[in-house]
Amino acid sequence: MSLHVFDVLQERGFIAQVTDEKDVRRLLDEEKITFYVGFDSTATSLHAGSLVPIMAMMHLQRAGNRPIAIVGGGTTMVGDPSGRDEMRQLLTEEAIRANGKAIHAQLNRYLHFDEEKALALDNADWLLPLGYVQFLREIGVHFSVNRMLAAEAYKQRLEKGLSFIEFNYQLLQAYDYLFLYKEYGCKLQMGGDDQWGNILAGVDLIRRVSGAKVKAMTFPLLTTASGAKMGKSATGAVWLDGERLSPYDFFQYWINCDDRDVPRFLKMFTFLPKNEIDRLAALQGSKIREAKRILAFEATKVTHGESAAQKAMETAEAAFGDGGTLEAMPVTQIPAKRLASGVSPLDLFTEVGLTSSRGEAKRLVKQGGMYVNDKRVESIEARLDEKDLAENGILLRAGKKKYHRIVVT
RNA sequence: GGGUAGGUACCAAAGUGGCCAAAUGGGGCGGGCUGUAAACCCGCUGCGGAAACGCUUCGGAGGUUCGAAUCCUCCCCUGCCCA
Repeated sequence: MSLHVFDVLQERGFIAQVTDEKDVRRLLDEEKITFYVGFDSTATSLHAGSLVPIMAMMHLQRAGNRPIAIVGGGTTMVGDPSGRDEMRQLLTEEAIRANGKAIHAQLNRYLHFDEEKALALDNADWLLPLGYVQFLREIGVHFSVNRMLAAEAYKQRLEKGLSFIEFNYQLLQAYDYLFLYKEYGCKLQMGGDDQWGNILAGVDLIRRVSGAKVKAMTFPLLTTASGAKMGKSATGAVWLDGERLSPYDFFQYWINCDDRDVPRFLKMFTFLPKNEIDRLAALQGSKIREAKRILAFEATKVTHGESAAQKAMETAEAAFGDGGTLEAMPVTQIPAKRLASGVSPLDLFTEVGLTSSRGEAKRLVKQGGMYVNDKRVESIEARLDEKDLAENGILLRAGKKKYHRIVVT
């Protein structure tokens, strides 16, 4: 007898707010529902923060429900002011479309879209053709400006400025929900807790237009124990796209997380059973590394697949343990003749992305953080040549944790 | 449309003719300690250069000046008050 999905979500910390817990629970008991989550089309890849809704969607789909993954081709045109203290930069329509496509492709790794077990839609399809006046008459009438202004989401923006385009965002998102309710019988919308206001606007709209009582649920907005926004790392965003962030680096992100985040992350970003998580969460001191290794492996497995996760783990162990394979480490090839004439490590580190400029590379050397084949580079005038070519190529390291391998062709 | 306060580096925020590549804080990076953790300590943090030094940057475009983030003109953007 398996646990109720709702309990699973709750127990794993996915639920911040729900319209009515009993109600939602009952709905999930009575039928296999269609629910939706919207994703912004602001980049070509989602990042670790989006894993929260994704994992929740996976749990629900596994329980037989049908997810709709909306990509915000229409809403991104407008820009959501919620939780931002200034206006987003507006992207071009083509860029937004392309981002949406990339995101859908990415979601395909997590959700089963075959046989319409999940739907991938772009709200540009129904939002863009809307006629302004008609929209105002049909949808706009149902919105009270007074109420919108009173909403928490706008408070901050009311002080710093809010343009009309952004003020409309909520109407569009509400309309999405209405549209999906009518077209697909969608009865639950989920999203980050900062979306609560927008989501409820949809719930209200549907009630006013059709009398139906649909549901809403939000996920907590994760911040790491050190206060940073989830999904950011040293080198930037923790992309889910292996091209933008290698599985190895993705793995490292989890391994390097704060101790205090481990139990929470295990619950949300892995499918490990509760009792296993409890065991790992109980570990103390340096034993926590064990929990982190499992967290990193499982999380990487979900996003990049088991074999990539395995490789990432082996690479990590090789890099931080003693010797071994270095396969999954990022690799760059350089022609042999370049090496023959001598290469400055400054250039190499920068080309490979370990440092962002020669200046930064120099700084790294001066501060003793640049290593080639595990030997500290002492001088910014050092050159590399064939003699530095080891069995596995040339191993570059910046600081303690960032590696890159050079192979010669 | 009128009045007024502003737009400075990743963010916040000083600077109001040379000593400014630009204080300070946050963030980030490196080193130390450690457990690839936290906390803490030290250092670094525009680009090029071994260095000297050069180059690009303070909303945008012009101008004044030996010299401008700082002064002037025009423009763009934002807040607040009034309409």
